[in-house]
Amino acid sequence: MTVRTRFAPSPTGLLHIGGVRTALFCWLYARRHGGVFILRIEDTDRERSTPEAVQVILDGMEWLGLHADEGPFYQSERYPRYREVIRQWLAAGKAYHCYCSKAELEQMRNDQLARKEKPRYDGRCRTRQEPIEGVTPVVRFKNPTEGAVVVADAVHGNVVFQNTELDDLIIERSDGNPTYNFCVVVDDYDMKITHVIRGDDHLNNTPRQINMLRAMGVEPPVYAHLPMILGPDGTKLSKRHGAVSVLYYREEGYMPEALLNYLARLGWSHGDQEIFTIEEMRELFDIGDVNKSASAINPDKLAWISQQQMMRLPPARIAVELRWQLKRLGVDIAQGPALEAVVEAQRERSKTLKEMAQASRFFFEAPRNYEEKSARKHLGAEARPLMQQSRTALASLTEWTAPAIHEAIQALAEGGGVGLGKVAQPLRVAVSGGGVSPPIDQTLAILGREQTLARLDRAIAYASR
RNA sequence: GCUCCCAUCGUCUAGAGGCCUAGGACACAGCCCUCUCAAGGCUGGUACGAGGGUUCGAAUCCCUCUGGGAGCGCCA
Repeated sequence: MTVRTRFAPSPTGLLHIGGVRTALFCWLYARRHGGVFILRIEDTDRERSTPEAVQVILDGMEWLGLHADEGPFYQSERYPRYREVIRQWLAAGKAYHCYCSKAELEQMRNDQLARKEKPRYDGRCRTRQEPIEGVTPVVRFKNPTEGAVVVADAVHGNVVFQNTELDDLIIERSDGNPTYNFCVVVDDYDMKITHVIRGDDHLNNTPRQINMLRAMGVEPPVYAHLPMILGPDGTKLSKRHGAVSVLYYREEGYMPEALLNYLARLGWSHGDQEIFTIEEMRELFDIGDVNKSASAINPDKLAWISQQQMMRLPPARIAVELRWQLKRLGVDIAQGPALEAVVEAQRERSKTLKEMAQASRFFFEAPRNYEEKSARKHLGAEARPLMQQSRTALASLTEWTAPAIHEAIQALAEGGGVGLGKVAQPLRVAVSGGGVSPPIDQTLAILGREQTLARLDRAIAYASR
């Protein structure tokens, strides 16, 4: 049987980290088993669902590379199908009209709470024969009143719920719209979902869904309820933490590969391995290796994984995102060096692409001014002679390559009886404006002779003030 | 309140009765390497929530407690 998983976000908020992790596991599981990954937009809440939120989901999934094999399907387009099922259930006595008023329901609830009971509908309309004049009823599902439902969960094992704990849930509102739990059941049934992988906040909904699935005449799929993801402080994810759009992570300079790698390691592990390529995850992921407890996001570790990923990914791949970042900074890269070369030079000293872009500006535009501390330390009058020697040596190099540049600088240092730093640091400040850059030979090689000499001249002038 | 879930370093985790005086990773500290910043290498500290069982033996199995979380909507 072909594995079929689905990611079913509701477009009422942002697609955040938690949603992405769920999507990732669904996608990974389908990929691992040669199955089908389906995207379904759960937009039955017409008040709160927005086209913008749908777009954020679509854009986010696209950026992450989590492509759906089927869909996106929209629940809002499936209303005729939901009505059909409700008609059938009504006719078959599996569902019934309920005429209870909100006040009546409220009263029932308060009474139960007062008796320290779990609030639930008592099924009083189950036996009603006549409609009530002037009241538009809702439709409720007739949940079994005895026995137990066993959720066979791939991460939690068997979880047992007594039917007496459940009640007859509303499946069609008085305005005629179907409700969430019901739509999920019809969709999972119609879409032949074999594995429902979702957050464990849905574990409590599962027995009702199983009961409805059985009313449709099928046995439930395999469930896998994933542990929650918490904020860095261990509390529920909120806007304060990472409950922002995934695209925020793009802005912050993370590669999709890094974010996915980090998220995969939240609740899942494969021995001691920390760094995974997408391909490795696809080969190694298994739902049985997912753990049960919630985990807190750790920004430091995300940053570390980001750097590790950048050190391994093909430069051309990284260049795509670096280009995007530089553009955001307003840097014109038309005249500068190849981005791949910049990536190779910067990758191991950047945690994010945002940092890399900042640190790489000087490759494309000459520094407007020198960082004060560095200038004071390395561009003083005493540095002038060596800078001038450097200029002469560099100008006369026959070939402009990192090894040749290195050799020239080394010779200068030895000739002057000083350390390499005495030669390199003034050069670094001259070309980059600050005291930090990739190795000086590599930096100058990438920058090119013309730019190097021009910037060096300016620095010599500065040191001569 | 009721039902359900969860519980190993600060954090992410390994661990499916003896291999555990509990391993790895992030972060932190020190050292090495070194033209800066990094990367890399080495070293160090810190954890099985508590109490009862079961067993020759428990981080691992059972029970209770404690702590955290979720659900209980004409929200999803």
